[in-house]
Amino acid sequence: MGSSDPKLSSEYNARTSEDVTISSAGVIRGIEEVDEGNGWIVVGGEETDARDTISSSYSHMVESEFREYQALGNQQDSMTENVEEVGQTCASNQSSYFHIGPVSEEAQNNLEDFQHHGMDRRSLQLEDNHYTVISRPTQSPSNSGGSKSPLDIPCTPIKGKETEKNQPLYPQSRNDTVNITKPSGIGLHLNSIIYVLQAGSGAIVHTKSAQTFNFSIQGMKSASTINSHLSDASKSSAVFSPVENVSACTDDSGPKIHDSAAVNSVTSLPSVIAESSNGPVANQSAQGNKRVYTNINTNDISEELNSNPKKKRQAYLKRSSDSSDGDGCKRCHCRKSKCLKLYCDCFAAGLYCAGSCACQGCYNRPQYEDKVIESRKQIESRNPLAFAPKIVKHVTETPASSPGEDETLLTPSSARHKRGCNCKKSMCLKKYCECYHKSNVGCSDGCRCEGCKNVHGRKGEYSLEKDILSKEGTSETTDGTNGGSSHSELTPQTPAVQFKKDVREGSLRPRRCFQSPESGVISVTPNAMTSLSPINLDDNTMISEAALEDLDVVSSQEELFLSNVETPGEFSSVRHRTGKKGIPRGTNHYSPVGSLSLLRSPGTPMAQSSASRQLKVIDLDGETSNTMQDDTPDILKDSHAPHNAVKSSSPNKKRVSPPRALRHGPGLSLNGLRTGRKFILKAIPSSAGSKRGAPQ
DNA sequence: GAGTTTGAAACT
DNA sequence: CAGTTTCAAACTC
Repeated sequence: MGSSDPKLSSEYNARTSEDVTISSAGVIRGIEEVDEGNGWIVVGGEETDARDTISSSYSHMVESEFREYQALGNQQDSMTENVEEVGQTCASNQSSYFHIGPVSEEAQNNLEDFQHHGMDRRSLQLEDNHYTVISRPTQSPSNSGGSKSPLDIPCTPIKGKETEKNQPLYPQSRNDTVNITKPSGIGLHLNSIIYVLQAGSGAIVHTKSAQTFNFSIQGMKSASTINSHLSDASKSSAVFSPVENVSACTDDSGPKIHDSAAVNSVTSLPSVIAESSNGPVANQSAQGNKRVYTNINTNDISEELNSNPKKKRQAYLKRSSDSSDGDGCKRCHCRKSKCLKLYCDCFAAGLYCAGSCACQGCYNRPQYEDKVIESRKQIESRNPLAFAPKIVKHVTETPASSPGEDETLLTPSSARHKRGCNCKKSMCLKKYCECYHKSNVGCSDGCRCEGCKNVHGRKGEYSLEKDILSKEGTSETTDGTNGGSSHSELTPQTPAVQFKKDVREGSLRPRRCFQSPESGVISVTPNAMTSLSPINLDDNTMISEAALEDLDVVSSQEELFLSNVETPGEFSSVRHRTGKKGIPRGTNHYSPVGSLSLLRSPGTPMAQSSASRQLKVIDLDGETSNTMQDDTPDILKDSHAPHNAVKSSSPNKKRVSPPRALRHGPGLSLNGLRTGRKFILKAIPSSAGSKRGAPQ
């Protein structure tokens, strides 16, 4: 079974309409996992258990389940677990949570019949294998349950607004194809795909609505290259590369980049729905859409737990052994915060809560989008970087090493928590520690921990390391080419877990790599964008200035990424600033992707309180272009230097993207950056030193 | 299983 | 901005 047998994996069919939407503009929607090994694609991302239940039997089982599901009625709550899962799959969303399995012979026949009834047929190509995704117009609620198609799943639409919003973002044309590099072995989580897309092609993943994942592949001119690179580099990467229509999503009739809410909101939506659902089951029940999970969070359960401490405890114990799902998604158990505070891991990670969460009274749901936005807005008003990646990571690798790269090449010792921990009693040895266990990084000078024994690196050691790196990097910085470059990477906390997991499981390489303008391979996680800042595109000076104002110095690649991502009218790359700190105001830091906000931040309190340092903007042509103040914390500066393009293992050197290309604004091609001069922001410690202040 | 500890986040 | 409270997770018994 699975694509290990090409015959078996030759063709897949989707179980329902709207399983996967692949527009001519290269938009893929709904794919959660692609499992070459088992030969299935999970659309929308049911969790592992459901996958286990469903994936192996493919169409036959799907069909039988469907029949049974139909027989039972999709509004019943007492279905068998398998059926429930299928029901969840259906009820949760019209557009996601569908599984695609290899077509059985019987199903294939039915499929052919079904196609004669007006179904679209789309193609997903997993390299040499060909997968067929069946798609047809969105079902209406009235007919969703009565279809006679074996592939038809009774999907109850989400009510009202949600229903409307779940409509496909993109026109669905026929015969659109998308190449999906075959992942190896274990399925690839959506998050991983998202990252690849985002990093590799400037793709934006955003939530159109409650349960819709949209892959908007932009800047596709580079996508094929990226894909190729990734594919070659690692067979475990999943990269979408449209065979045709590689144009960016600029077609008026085509993809709309943003969720309207995201566009209209200062605060972005969660970037990923950890697991879609229709929200509190109480609502779903009323609609006959109740999703049943073994550990589902419901209002009912919440109330019960609230009133019954024992059950509450049991829930906790249950979660203790199940604190994250198989995909690395957080499973929160919030009781009072309604999952709208940073206490909530899901919320903090820019995720909607999942059905696997055990939260109570959860509002971190797509249908409570407004609340989510409002809450995020509020939190960001306190701390603009609240949703920024917490981990700043140095990754040592060479472009050539990419193919065989695995997680071991990551250097946790050089990754640091952006704000640091504040452990007093745990000595950074327990999971309380933000650095040690929650982020698996060492402590740094930014930490205020006491008695640090972080095995990944103790507080105080990092600065020494930086010094060493700085010296080593000095001679390397100006040549712009090197084989031993390291890359900076911003890693969001939660997604990072997933990412590592993917890597560990061979489904994804440790980072998203794509062609560097300077011939290197760069590594940028999509969430790097979170703390990346739109660059003033007007002149070099402003770029440098902007970079200096950022907590995270933007690499050229990152800027390229931004430039690819950004589309005029979507979110401005130009800030309006008020105040000395350059605090973003107005509507400039929009993001369609939750935490992937292009928010320019004035910096964390740590940054703000840090001692000023002078930076020299060094033109690699040999000139020192500018000198200015920098109040960026060392740790942040260090880790964001793109070490490949301009080899700079020195923590004090910052690459500023070639302004020439940037001057051309959004949509510039890769080529636009190739000839750009390289600028280095060289940190010159002030006489007062660079001791940071407390981040909080 | 219940209670305690911990530290981040939120609040004042 | 510092101190306090709240919160959820981690931990212990």
